[in-house]
Amino acid sequence: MITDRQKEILKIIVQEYVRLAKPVGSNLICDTLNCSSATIRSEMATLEELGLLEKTHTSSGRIPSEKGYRYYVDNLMELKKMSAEDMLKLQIIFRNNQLQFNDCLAESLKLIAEMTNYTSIKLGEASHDNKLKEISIIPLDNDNLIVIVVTDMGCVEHKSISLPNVDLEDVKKTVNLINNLIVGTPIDEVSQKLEYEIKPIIANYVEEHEKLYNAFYNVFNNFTNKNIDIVGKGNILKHKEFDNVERVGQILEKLEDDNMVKLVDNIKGNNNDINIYIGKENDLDDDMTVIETGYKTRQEEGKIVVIGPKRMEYDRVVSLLEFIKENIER
Amino acid sequence: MITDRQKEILKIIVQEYVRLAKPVGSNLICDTLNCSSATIRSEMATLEELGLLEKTHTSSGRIPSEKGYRYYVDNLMELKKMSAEDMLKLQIIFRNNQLQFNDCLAESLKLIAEMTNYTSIKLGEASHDNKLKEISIIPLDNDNLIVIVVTDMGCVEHKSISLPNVDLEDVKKTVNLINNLIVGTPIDEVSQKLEYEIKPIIANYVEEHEKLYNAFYNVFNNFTNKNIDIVGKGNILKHKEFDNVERVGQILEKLEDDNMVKLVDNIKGNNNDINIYIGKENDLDDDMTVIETGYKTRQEEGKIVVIGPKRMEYDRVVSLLEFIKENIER
DNA sequence: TCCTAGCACTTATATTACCCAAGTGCTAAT
DNA sequence: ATTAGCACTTGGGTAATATAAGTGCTAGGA
Repeated sequence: MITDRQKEILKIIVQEYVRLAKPVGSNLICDTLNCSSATIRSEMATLEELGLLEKTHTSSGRIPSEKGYRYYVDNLMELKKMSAEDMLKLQIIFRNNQLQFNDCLAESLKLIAEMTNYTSIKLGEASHDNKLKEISIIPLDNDNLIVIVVTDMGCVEHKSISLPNVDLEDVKKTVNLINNLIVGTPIDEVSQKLEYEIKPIIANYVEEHEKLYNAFYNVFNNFTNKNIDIVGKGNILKHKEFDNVERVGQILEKLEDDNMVKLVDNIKGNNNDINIYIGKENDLDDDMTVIETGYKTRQEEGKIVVIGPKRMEYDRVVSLLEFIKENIER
Repeated sequence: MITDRQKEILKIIVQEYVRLAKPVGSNLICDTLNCSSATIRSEMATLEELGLLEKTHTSSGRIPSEKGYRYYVDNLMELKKMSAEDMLKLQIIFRNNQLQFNDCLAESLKLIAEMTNYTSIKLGEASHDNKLKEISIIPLDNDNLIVIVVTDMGCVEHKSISLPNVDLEDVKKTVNLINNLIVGTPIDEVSQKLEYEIKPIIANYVEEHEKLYNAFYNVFNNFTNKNIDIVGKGNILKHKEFDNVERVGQILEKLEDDNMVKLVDNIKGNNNDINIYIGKENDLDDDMTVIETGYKTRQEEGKIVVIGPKRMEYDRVVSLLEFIKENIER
């Protein structure tokens, strides 16, 4: 269907267009392929008929179509190993034993954004493996106290709550109850147990048990909250295709936290793979590409995402993500 | 030196320029002031000589100079009360008792950014009034444990630390030591006490006391860390003066977290006032204005900042900040 | 049948000339 | 002191033109 030479041409066009952001003309290619520009032109015409290439105007060079990028990513892209520079910088992060897992990830994101001029994102939540380890309270004064909840994987949440007219002894009893009855419960089942096992008991002897229950409920609930971290939003400005302020504004708005939580959450790829969504394939923007992969550690699980223009260094980003994913999961 | 009519003219020019972002011509003013455009023109010429007005080109209308804005802010601006809409939205936040102080502030920042299309920033740290209330540990497994530190004002910090080859009993002893000896110490003096009162003692009986000491030191240190929250970075794009992508990129870069921490930290205004830094008066950018005020609550203290183009709704921003400052400090 | 040289053709981009609207400064008269 | 009148300046828009880049197509050669 598509000849080897055509593949070669498509590959060159993608690579050159990614590099220079200008439509690629036949002249540029014929040098590399040892044939005349006319030959290339007729091949390009065929590739255009196949829907793999596009023109920006009748007499312009070619740029890859969405389908063209897709074909490139699926069939032509070679995952060259990372450049020594990329590798080195990342290794510095992961070999720094001072850093906790979470900081490693945050630093990696920053680095990706900085090195590639794309936007990198992490959407994470406490891993479902987390089980309730211990709950403790620290009274501040008569009315206020701090509730601290810890899971066996070391996730911590705390909340300051105000319980006027509640006897501290009652609170302590409740805490003991929780520590006796539901420690060891997977963190996402705690809310239920709290309602069906704890609430009925405290309702008997605590005056303001509703308040107390709610306070605890909220703290536990925090564990299931997703937290998002977006780095390098402003990087879109650095790409030639986004040369007008209005367009940049549109995209920047789409990159707002709330919107991205939904969007990233909705990506249904294979968590073990690196998934690529080019242009219309993603729900972000037709001119952008979203590259995503899942990660899972003992503490936390979630997704790492890199967002850039369709004209993206696909191979480089995939290598980077692979490296990070591997290193995080250890 | 400057006549009442000139003041009036300057005022109108600032207001109209803020509103429409176009140089203000004499015609627009003579209606309001009941005199001919020629009169206004000669007055404008005088104001220009005084350095309060500028032209964008020989035959353009006038725009305020930096000095002009300064004069306006110092002498002409009237603090009209907030619009009903602004007021209402803010009150909803502050009357929501569900929200902790910190969330209130965060929500207010969002609201300011959204309502004004400027960028709002909070730089905060635990208030110096915080005193160490309690430290506790929760062992996860043989080598790992969580350290939790709480202050009397309810600030909490925690850290997961890894202490292989350290006897849990030794850790507990150290914790008791801290709870006995330095509870009640202002949080920014804890590090010292830890070094001079605790370290020498544990050095005697804990094998790996260096590791242990460092772990605790780090947790305490977190309290003095400044945390920054920047909302609405992308809002600069919405102002007509920033119509080219490169310029926007420059400013966006200056608004990066690290840079802003330094910049905001360096502002030396009167914390009880609202301080305005126009153009060259600030270290951010000659085309921008920085409006800042301090806040202090029991838990936390810091600065709130609004950043926008020099052509800014000064009166509105000042009213907003005043309102927020007042409401936060209760 | 595939390849290529040659050429007419298309489009984007840059340059120039030109006009108009907005607004100024200056002068002379009130 | 104020104002009407007018010449003058500038930016922005539009049309005309030239240039560069690159295409598609045709016809001839391997």
